[in-house]
Amino acid sequence: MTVHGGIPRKKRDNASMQISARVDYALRAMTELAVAYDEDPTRREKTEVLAARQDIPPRFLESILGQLRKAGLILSQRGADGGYRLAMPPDEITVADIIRVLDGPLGAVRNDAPEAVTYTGPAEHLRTVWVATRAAMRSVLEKTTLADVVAGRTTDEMDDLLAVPGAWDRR
Amino acid sequence: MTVHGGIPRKKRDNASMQISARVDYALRAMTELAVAYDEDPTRREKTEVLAARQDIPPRFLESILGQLRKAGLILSQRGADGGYRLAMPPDEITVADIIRVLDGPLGAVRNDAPEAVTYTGPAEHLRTVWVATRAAMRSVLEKTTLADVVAGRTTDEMDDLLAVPGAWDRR
DNA sequence: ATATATCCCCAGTAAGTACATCGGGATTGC
DNA sequence: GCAATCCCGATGTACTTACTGGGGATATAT
Repeated sequence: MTVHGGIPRKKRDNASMQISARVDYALRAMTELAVAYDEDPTRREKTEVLAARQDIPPRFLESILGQLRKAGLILSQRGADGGYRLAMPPDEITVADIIRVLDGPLGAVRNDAPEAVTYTGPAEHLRTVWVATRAAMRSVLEKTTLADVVAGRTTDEMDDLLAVPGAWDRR
Repeated sequence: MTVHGGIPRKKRDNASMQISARVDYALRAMTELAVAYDEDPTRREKTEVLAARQDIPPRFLESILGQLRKAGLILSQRGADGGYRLAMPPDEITVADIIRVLDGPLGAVRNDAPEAVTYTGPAEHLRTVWVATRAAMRSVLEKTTLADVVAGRTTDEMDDLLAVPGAWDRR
């Protein structure tokens, strides 16, 4: 029997707005590429190096980088001294862009777009709630670029949200 | 061979902020109970009736209502002429309350609370992004009550979000 | 007391998803 | 040619989702 996983995976505690491992890994690798881009826009980083720096399973990261490349967010070079680099400056790539490449569109209700589901009777206005929730997420994720993340910059809107009492507490 | 599903389920198009069938069904049933409560706070509705009105698989709804009851959001009565009713007025139950009963806390990164994950190097500030995103969702879901949903009322904050160009478009 | 209606609990199941891993092929640089 | 690196599709395992099912507990009506 081949032992595949190694450490048994933690049991999932469901939640709406689930950030998957794929997205998390992608963002982390992209911040590394953003730093490299700032030093020299032509510099390339290898999968192996990115994986080591951010502690990501290398083969898994490889397939994630492939998706980002197909989506046009990064460029690749094969062969000795190959690697990846951003396809555009870090201030032109938003967190939402990256999420959408890996997990598809932000926000879904029973696997459909919120504005597409139809509700009947007193449930009718649920649709508005979902659309507003999606808009709220977008107001953060579409306004934050890779450049903002590496610099630790926040928008005024984010500052307001983070200043709400309990914003940093689990609930 | 027992045919279990009937209609084959649609293939999932991944997304962050996934509203599950459980949550969707729960909300729909709760809006029905909210209307009943407004007419007469002691009135009870049966699973079968709720299921029929909102087109929800009855046995599945039964287990959802069980969770809502254990969480204290609704009250039940067994026997002939039994059924469910809200445990409190509709303006004291928020959409977030209901989501949390069924899907756990809003927002998770790789199955952990956003504020709990630690990032290294240039990825450090990702945590702030996730916390702000969660706060943004809360600003809608914790402020919208069942009473608001059945009345079709929106907060000023929601109006602003919904007024953003493209808010109703898929992206 | 009995019949009937309803909730209650726990087990099971088919399909799909998440998170990887593997083997080998295609490019590039020396 | 040879080594390094990306590229691509297949495979694997554990887990989750969205249900279904059987039978027990409780309430009401007669």
